[in-house]
Amino acid sequence: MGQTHINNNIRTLRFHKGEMTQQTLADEVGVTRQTIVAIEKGKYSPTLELAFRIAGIFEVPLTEIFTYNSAEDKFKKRNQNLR
Amino acid sequence: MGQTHINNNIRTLRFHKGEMTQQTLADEVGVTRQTIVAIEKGKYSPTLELAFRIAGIFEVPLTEIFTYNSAEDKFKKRNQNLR
DNA sequence: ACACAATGTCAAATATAGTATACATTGATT
DNA sequence: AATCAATGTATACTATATTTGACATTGTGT
Repeated sequence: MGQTHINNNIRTLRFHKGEMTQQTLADEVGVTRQTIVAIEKGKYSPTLELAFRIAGIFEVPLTEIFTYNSAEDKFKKRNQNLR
Repeated sequence: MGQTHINNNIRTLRFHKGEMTQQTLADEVGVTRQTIVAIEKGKYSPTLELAFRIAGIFEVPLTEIFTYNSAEDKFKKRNQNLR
C-alpha cells in the first residue's frame, strides 16, 4: 500500500500534552515506538482499535486526530464514475 | 486478537440505506464480502482507512458507526493503575 | 568536545487484517 | 417443493500492521 490517505496531528498533540515523547505515547497505547513513528509519518494506516486508543490518550475525538483525504483514494478514484 | 472492543452499527445502516447488501457495500468500499461480515461481527478491527471508507459510503461520521468500549480493553485494564 | 535523550530509519520476523473458494442456512418468491 | 438471493461459517492463503533489535542523526546541556 505504501502511503495512506490519512493525515494526523499526533505530533502536535504530543507537544500540547506536555512534550509527550513518542516512547511514552507508545507505552500508554501499548505499541512500540516504531509503530508510532510509522503512523505519525503516514507509512501505514493503523488499526481502528489503535486509533481509538490514541484518541483516548489525548482525550479528543478520533476524527479530530485523523482525517481522511478521500480525494486521493485510489479505490474511490477508480469507482467514482460508477456511482 | 480474537474479538475486539469495538462496536458498530453497520448492519443497521445498511438497511437504512435502502436494504444495501453486504456484497454491494463490500464492492463500494473495495473489500470482499467476508471482510464486511467479519467487521460487522466484530471479529477483528478494520484498518482506519477502511473504517473511513465505510463512513464515507453511509455519509455519517466514523465515530457514529464505530464506538470503542475502553472499559473492556485488556491493555487499558492492565495499565489503568499505573496512570 | 562529550554525553544523552529523542527521533528517523532499515531489515527480518511475527501477528493480524483481508482474500479466495467453497459450502450450509435462512427467507422470500413462484 | 424448488429456486434464488442474502447471509453465516470455515479453511488456507496473501498483504499489511506491528514487533524486535540495531544503528544513524539531530539537538540540548554540561
